[in-house]
Amino acid sequence: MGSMGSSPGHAAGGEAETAPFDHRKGPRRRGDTLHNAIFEATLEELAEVGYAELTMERVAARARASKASLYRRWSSRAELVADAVRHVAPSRDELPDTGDVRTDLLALLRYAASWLSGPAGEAARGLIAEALRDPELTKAVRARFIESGSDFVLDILRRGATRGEVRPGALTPRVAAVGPALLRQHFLIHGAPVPDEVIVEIVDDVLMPLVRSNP
Amino acid sequence: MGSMGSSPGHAAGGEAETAPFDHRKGPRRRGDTLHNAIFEATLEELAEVGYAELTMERVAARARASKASLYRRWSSRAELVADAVRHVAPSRDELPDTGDVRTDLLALLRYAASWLSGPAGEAARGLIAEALRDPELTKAVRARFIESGSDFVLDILRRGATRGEVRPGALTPRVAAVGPALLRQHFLIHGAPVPDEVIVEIVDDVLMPLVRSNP
DNA sequence: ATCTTAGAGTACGCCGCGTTTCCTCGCACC
DNA sequence: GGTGCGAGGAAACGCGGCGTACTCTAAGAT
Repeated sequence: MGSMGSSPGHAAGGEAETAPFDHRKGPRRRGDTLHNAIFEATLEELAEVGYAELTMERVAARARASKASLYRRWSSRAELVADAVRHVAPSRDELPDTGDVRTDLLALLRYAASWLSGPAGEAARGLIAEALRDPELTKAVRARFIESGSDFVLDILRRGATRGEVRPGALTPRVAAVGPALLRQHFLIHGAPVPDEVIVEIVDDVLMPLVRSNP
Repeated sequence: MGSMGSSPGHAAGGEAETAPFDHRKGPRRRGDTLHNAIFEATLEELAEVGYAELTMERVAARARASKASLYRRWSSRAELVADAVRHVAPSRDELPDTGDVRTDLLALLRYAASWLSGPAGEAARGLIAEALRDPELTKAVRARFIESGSDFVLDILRRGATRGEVRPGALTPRVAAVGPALLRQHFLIHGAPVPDEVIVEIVDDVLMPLVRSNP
């Protein structure tokens, strides 16, 4: 089977002091274990050097995996990052229903802002620039970064409408998208963290006047 | 002095169909002429292959300039693009004062949308991802892509306020930024062109309810 | 125990980067 | 009208990341 090739000189006996640990000999990870290790490395790279400097080589090296293992799972940097970010996706369970639209909106936007301040934010900035070239990636980015936000706003507004706080005409996807869009816009242009005053302004100067039912 | 090197074969008499034309011998452009030729090539590349695929090598080749000439003027792709886009900056003179806030807003957003559909839009998508790494670039991007829009909205709102159409509380930079932000957001996520229904929705479902004085 | 799969490590060719070298043109100055 | 010099054009360089291929081997399945 195949030519023997030159033997790679299996490091006879010598201790590999600089060698970062050879997983050919050591415990070799597979399946989900490896998957998660790569995700972790990806998120660390995102946080440390940002999306622009993140390379497949760096991620592979940090995860002590081979590039081939990465390409077996993801065909591009963008897909890897989009997938890795799912692991830090915000869970909507953490957001309470306080019975007050303004309080709910503030809590939601503050939560989203803190999420953007992590690796997910770095990912978002880079992915937005690349997503439109690939329909699959477009879908993934929209689902992970865009839609969840306005869905949740719509829930808040609906609850507010049943209490009479919110005018019925404001229960549209377009209106629900305003808050998250303004927050994202600020993050994209000014970076993280988003100052709390900005969030309060978005809620008090834009969202509340927009959705409040007339006195 | 120096080795003669192999003569590049100065295409004796024959037409240089594939030969890119040797500007060492031909008319050699300088200063502004060359500057503009590079800008033109940059904008064409933006329109054809987009920001992600735009490389210094491609621009240099298309402009029939040397990479050295490019790097003598701009230290990075981002700076070149940001500078080139200034040449297609929208002029606010084209926007009339119709005496009606809704009409003015529609005209402004439609104009901005058409601008985003050109090379400037491609540039915006890429630059936003890179701008924050460089303070100079950040300033340039904000000035060229962000601030001009809301400045103009504020003018429209001010005129509307003097007519009583617009409630005074809406005359804030934050409110003025909403329209352009929503438009940009849609463009970044869904690409060009922005359907006219989206613009109408932004104006009728968000901006007008937000700024209209109470009846 | 054997077979199969999947991962680690390495090397390869390609391309864009950003720089440098060498030559040549165009311009200003005399 | 010659001449010097600064700017431009082409080409080559080393570097690094890409994406792939190949070898060897550990881990799991049968």
